[in-house]
Amino acid sequence: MARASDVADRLHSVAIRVLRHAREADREAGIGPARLSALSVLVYGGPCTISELASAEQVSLPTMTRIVQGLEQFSLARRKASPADARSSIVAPTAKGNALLQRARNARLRRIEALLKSAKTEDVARLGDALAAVFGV
Amino acid sequence: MARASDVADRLHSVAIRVLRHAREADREAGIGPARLSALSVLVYGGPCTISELASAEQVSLPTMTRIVQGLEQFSLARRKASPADARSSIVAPTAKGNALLQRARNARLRRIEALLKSAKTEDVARLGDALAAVFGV
DNA sequence: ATAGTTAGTTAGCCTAACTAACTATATGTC
DNA sequence: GACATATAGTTAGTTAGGCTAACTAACTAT
Repeated sequence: MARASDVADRLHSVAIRVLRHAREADREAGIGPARLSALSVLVYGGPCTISELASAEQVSLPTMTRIVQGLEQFSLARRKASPADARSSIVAPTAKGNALLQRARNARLRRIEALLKSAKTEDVARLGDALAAVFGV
Repeated sequence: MARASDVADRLHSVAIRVLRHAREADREAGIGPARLSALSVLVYGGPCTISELASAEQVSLPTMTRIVQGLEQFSLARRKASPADARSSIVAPTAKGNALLQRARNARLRRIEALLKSAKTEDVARLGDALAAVFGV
């Protein structure tokens, strides 16, 4: 029976391998990783403030200000005034931002799927079950 | 039976979650992510040239030149002339670099282990087995 | 010898992270 | 109502880390 520390180790190297492979697909997105990741929070989590974005992405407020400015520059997100608080603004993805994110995400998933191609189907299925059991995804 | 595309999706979000959590530990390392990652190649893969490092890390040659300069600055790695090729130099970790990397790696693994704490022991074990079966780790 | 390739560096540009210091708005207390 | 304080966000400046282009030095093949 594998110890938790062994599993942590395996999970660590697999996570590195998987994301490194997936990230290769991001080059075609025409947008940097920080912007892409923030956009994904907007698309899947819905519109939110700069502060909320910053804490979701674990970066400082000024950093998120710039990331959002970058997204606005390329019309991938827009801001509107918050009805509740004049200091805040609400950031939301545009249709273009939504589309870009979907494309980027699919490209990533195709990459990861390719990594699984060489493994036995039932091992992959077991991995899926185990991930669901442990992480609830 | 889970389809490969579902498993890819789960693997994607788990990998993001795991590495985001692990990365929090890196702040205490006192060294940036690119340097830390290059150092780990040196420690686990053994001494190698700038070019080999660059291709292992999937960055350009000039980028790796700078990363190695950073490592040298903090005495985490040293270079010596290649005996075979006067154009090349061999980069190797110092004792300090080795120690720093071990500490950083252990801190990461402890973080990931903490993520597994809330899951059932047998589910974690199954995850370990599945990772081994699919990725050979 | 010389033409071409390879290893690495330098220069210059961008993104993305930080802290410190600022503005503007909210809020709580007297 | 006025003042102190907290909060949301921006601006300024630094550093790390990514790129391409252009270069030098050294190796290789003809």
